[in-house]
Amino acid sequence: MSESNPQYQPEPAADPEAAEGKLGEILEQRRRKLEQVRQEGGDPFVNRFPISHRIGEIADKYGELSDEEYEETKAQRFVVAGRVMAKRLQGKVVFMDLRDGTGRIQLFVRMNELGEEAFARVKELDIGDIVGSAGGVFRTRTKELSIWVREIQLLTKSMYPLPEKWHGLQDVETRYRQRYVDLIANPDVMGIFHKRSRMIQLMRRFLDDRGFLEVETPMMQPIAGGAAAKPFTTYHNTLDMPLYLRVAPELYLKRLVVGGIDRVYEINRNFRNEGISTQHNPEFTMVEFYMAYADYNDLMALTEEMLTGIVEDVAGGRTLTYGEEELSFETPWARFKWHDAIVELGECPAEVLRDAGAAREHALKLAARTGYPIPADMDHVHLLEFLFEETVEPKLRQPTFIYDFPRALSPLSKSREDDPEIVERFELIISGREIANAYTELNDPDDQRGRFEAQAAAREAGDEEAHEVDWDYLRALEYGLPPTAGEGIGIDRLAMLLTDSPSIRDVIFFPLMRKTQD
RNA sequence: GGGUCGCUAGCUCAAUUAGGCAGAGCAACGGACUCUUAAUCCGUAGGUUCGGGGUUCGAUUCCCCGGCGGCCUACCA
Repeated sequence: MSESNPQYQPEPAADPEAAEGKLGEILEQRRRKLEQVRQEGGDPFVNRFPISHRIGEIADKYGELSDEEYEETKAQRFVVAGRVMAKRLQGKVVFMDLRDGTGRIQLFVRMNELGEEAFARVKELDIGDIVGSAGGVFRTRTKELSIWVREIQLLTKSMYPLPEKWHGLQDVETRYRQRYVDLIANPDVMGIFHKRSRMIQLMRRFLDDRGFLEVETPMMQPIAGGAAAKPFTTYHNTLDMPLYLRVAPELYLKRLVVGGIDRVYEINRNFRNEGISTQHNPEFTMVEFYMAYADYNDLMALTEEMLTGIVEDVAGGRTLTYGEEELSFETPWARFKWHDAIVELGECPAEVLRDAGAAREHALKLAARTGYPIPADMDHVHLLEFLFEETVEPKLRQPTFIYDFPRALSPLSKSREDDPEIVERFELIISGREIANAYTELNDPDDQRGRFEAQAAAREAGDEEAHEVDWDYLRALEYGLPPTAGEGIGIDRLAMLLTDSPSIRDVIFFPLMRKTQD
């Protein structure tokens, strides 16, 4: 543990001296039991306990047997281990619920089976203790699948009381700060993270099956490129060099495409030094993939295929319930050109597209309602962007592709062949949120240099989120980036939709929290 | 960052309307019980009411300052 921050004093672990009242009393009792185990020659923290089955396996393989078959399995030896979640004392019989990472099973412990001494030790076990047990598989009179316990042993003494069994752990702060308790006490939380892992597994499989190579690129970068965002800064002492935590892996992945890895992807964290909300965590997970000889139309089709597959697998159909909404992933998804959407969906007057003055007038009218300040020097494109975000985005509930963006909003995207002011880019919006962003990659080094220079000028003018010029990336483009399309999908936000979670913090094990001061 | 709401036993929640001895369930502890499953029954114990200050005879309750958190909002994905 670091001693560098005297203000930060984590609570001492299970120290009965430090805790008062009921908690201190419970901690003392647990300490006493631990000492008693040692005095009887036992080990309250054993090193190894070889199991024969995980608990879920027993339910799968032996859950549906006939009475005759249970006569056999009751005589056999199954060895399981897990955490005691409930204890029901019944005189000379004890029932306990044992849970491991795969499921829950009941232990049926009889004094006649174990003898008085061993049975007394079982009664001393606490809810929360990790135990190992051997015995037969059978069903009780009430037909509960159970282990007929012939041997039972404490493996790890739990020193802290668990939350209440029926309501679980409700306090959101404790749930985020002590996720391990949340996972023990709230089975639904376990389910959310299983779904998240499943979703990522399916993405990997989808991309692997299509010949994409999974890679890892730098998280610490001398230039933070690939997205418009404020980076975290850090420093390398030996090289005497400032570094940025990456805001996106984009420029490195495209360098790999130049190098010949013409289908490539990375699933990993990005870091953006911005606000925290139900939609934003400072570190978040993206899958970013690049496919040479494809354009943004190909990626729209690919995205539909990948996400419907995931939704079908994880949700069991093409429909998701998210809060009050029913989201249908039935293909094809709605598609609107960015400019058209402002008029057709946003119900802005058509002249805002052609006339900056009209756009300003309409933007000011909307801004008056929301109190958003429209700077006097805001140009036409950014006025339209404001109108889009204000009038269109909130209306897009069902999966929708918005495509053909203005070039000025897309410094790394390629222009359409028939219109240099429009780039081949799309965003996937679901439930009013941007889930994916993709484009045909700008591979003309001269064009890219021009865009970088425009960004550099914006940076000079004070835009902290504008790109720095990445000269090596320009050189890579000069070697030749084949025609390529690339896409990034926000994993956390997708996980929110798939698990019906209202906050991004519900799908991230350890969301960033302010440190506590005692 | 701004606004707003919240913080009571290890956990889940009462009591705050209008200031008057802070309660219950689970968990814990002692006892009964050889098929229970939110086991049941009898009994015991457990509180810096987030911290500090103020008003008051008296503050969990009212006021101020601070801490942490939720939600809304802003920057963004």
